[in-house]
Amino acid sequence: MARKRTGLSPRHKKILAFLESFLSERGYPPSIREIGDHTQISSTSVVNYYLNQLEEMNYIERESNVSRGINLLKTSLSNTLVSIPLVGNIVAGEPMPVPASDFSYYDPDSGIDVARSLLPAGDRMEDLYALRVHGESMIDAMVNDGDIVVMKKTNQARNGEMVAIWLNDRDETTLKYFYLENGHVRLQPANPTMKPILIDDPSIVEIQGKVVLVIRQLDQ
Amino acid sequence: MARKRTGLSPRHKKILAFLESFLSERGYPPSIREIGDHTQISSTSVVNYYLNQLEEMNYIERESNVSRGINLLKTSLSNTLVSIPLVGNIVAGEPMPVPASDFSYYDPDSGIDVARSLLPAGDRMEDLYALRVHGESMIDAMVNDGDIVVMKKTNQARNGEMVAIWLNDRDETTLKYFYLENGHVRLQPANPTMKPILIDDPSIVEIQGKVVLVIRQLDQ
DNA sequence: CTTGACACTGAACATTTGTTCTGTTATTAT
DNA sequence: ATAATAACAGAACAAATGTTCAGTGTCAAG
Repeated sequence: MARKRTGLSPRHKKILAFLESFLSERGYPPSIREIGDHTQISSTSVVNYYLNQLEEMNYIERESNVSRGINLLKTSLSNTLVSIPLVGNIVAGEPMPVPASDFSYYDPDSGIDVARSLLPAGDRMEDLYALRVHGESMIDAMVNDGDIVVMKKTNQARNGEMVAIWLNDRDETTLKYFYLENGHVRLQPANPTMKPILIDDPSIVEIQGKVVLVIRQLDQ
Repeated sequence: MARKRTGLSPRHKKILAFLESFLSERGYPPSIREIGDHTQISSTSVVNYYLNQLEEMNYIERESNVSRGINLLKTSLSNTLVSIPLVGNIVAGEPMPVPASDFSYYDPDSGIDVARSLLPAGDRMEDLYALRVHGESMIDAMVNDGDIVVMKKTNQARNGEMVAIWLNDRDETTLKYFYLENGHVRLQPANPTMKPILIDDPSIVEIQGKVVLVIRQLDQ
């Protein structure tokens, strides 16, 4: 046996390196012949041979009968950025903005870029939006003026999730950990030194969304 | 003239949206016929017609006579991702770890990915490292258990910057806003309801680094 | 030595795919 | 209304490209 069981042969590495550089430069994958030209492999069938091995080893995915149908897995999956629309401010004294179900596709003038690895896996990105915290009224949620909260659109929450809530009786938006306990709602501040809010009637809490990520930039 | 000078027509947007989703799902660009199928354009020449316009408007680049030779430009700009080494925990009761000056390569698995747009512009990425906050002793800095703080390596601070400090007399690491005022150091908690620490002798504060970013992931 | 796996060659072939061309329909300006 | 330009249809064509296959060479194990 000439092929090592452990790791990649020099040709495998050369092909992967070329795939990555070509892709980042041109934005589309190379053809089999282009791969061969740049890795000193003279026959298309040999390139095909190595590509099949790389697919078997899960470095790439291929679509048969599709030209340049190569999907580089290792780098492309981990290096994904998501642009989340920053749709407004969240203030204690007023209802927070929630984007419509179909917010227009191409207006990410004011979007914040977040690595997908920071977000919960398997979430639909279309349901995510970001708000900038305005004022110091959410310090009991350990959220400061200027922080950015990334929200996931939802009307219901499971116990233990941090949610944005509109409290009808106080005319107030707040960020709290949500617990529904035998008919009563307990809203727990993130700051462990502060006491929870207990609400007997669950109907006066309107869940606006679920907090997915908090980002605080210390600029200057 | 039928074509609007301002902005993109619905078909332009539809094509761009399809390009982006196809590319992120499959890892390679769609063919002209695939674009047509998914945008209700029946003729390849019409798709070609729109692609040429999008290239003229600098939304894409095309390589002639190359199948799937489309490079989506707008998204590649936001493609700057930085991996910051997560070197340990920060606990109030013990000194925090500071990576050595020499470029010791870290395990890329234990790094966190951050969009460069979230970081201060022009910073040397080599000076950045991340710590996970352990325990609830930093809630006066609005930082919670489990939060990730991205630090910049430095031994000195300017007024108003949030820094990690080792207090000799208390044997304690703390995160505070730093102010040097005529020979005295004032350490201001991020939480505006809490009082500052005043220190007459600046020599007992050891600045470990400057806080650049705080990230809180609300998993589950 | 023989065998079998792996690595590789070269070419033919079928399909995919971009390009081009002629013509038609819609929209706008004069 | 008329002309001009943009938007679209359909088909034919040529090039790019993936696939397949019959061989050749190499190397290590039996």
